[in-house]
Amino acid sequence: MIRVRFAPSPTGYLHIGGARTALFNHLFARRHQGVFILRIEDTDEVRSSHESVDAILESLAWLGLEWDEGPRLEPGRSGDWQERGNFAPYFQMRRLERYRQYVEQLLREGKAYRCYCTPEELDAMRRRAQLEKRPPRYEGRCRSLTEAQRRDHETQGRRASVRFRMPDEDATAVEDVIRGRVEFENRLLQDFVIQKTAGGPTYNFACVVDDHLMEITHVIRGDEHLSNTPSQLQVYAGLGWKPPQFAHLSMILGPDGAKLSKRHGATSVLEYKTQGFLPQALRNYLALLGWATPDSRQLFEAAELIGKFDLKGCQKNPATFDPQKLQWMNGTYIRKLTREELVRESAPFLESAGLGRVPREPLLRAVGLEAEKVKLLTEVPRLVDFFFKDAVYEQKAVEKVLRAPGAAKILEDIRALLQKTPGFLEKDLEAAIRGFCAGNNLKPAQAIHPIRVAVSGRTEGPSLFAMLEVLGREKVLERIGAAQRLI
RNA sequence: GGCCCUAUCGUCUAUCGGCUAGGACGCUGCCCUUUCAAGGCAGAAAGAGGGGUUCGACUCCCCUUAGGGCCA
Repeated sequence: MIRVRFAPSPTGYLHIGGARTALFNHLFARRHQGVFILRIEDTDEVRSSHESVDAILESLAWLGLEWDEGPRLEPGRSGDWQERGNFAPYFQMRRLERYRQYVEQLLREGKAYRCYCTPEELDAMRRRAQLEKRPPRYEGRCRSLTEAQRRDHETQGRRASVRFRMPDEDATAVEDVIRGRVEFENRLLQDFVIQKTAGGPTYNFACVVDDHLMEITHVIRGDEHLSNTPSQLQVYAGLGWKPPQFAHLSMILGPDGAKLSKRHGATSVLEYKTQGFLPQALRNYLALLGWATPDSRQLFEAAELIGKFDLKGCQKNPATFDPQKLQWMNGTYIRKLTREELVRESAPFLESAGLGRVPREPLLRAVGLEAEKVKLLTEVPRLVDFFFKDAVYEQKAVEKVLRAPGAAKILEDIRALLQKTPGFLEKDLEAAIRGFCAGNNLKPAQAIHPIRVAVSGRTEGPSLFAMLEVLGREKVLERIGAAQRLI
């Protein structure tokens, strides 16, 4: 049984890179009918926050990355996830006993030791090492303290951290599914802290304990953790545990080649939501950052993605995030929606644009007419607003189209014509207007352009005749009148 | 500074020693068309550099260069 986890630190929103890692884990689990676990690594009490936890959960929910397992909730402690019929995530801060237990084991077996060096002392050592051009690693001052020395430190009231005793010789090899075998010399690994003086575990330790206890089979995570892996492997060995398989995903970079960060624009998943992206589009795009099929296909339905996802298709080199391609992809997903779905997805944006209470049927039709143009849901209100609000006449449209020679006369005739057309359906209108043009020796465009500007205020828009039908006779006549007054 | 990773069009990528180097975004042109789109067709655009290995290297090895990561 395949078991994977996504293990974010709640020190900020869920960013694009984290979302991609979560997605790959989720896809891998679904592909192999495995289990996907969410583990919140909140042992850094200073930087962790509840707001971050909420943002991460909301982001995962939006992306449809639900997890399959979690701790039993204590009675009375209900979270949102419970109401959603989901599991709670695991929180490392609620598992401190377990880490302590294994620190004790390592201490007992002499595979770890207490270190009484103060931050100031460590700092001084580091500076000295740098001055002497030695690698700034822990020198092992407390590696072999005698019992007497220990007691001495204790009576002085010094608090100890616990360090893992690294072997000095040989090398540790990481067998990475994506990168192959990567070797690290043990003498360059340092005796890293596994338990802080305050008693909490460090990242590299808690991670190992949890991955083991949660029976994780594949650790799929960002490239930045590759260098931590040999230290973690030593902990597995020290505790007598079999390590999982590792797969390190390449990083996601900004357009300038540096690690993707805030200065490159939106990096928070939720920002993409508010910018009008569809979660399925973001998922599809993210899947293609660092992964591809042999035929380089671009668009995948959710189920297809699960069926095709494969760690072997993962890229070793970092990928640059391309907002333009994401937008294109969002457009293709928007065009796949029915107009009902598009209206539903755009509802929050329509609402904040003051179009929350317009009649449903005309809204559906207006949105349907504009759908092919939409790349972001945020554009929907702007594209349909003139159907429901008074037209705002663009200055250049007035000058170039309404005030064009002959336009005034055409509008006058058209207004008279539209007053008495028997029906006001697209096909009637098209027949009437084209007939008018033919009868007056006009090219259809000569009439169509001024009418478009007159009824919508702009030069761009959907098919004119469909647009007129949706607007209805009353509004059309009224607006042509308004436009005439501008000429 | 030490260690590690990476290197194909501007970007995402295909290629697992035979390549006229394929696809997608973006860009340009044409077609369709009442505008804007969408769609269709066409085009420009790539193997970082240097050594090897091989009948043959984008593909394998080494070095250099560049970018990135981790440790502080």
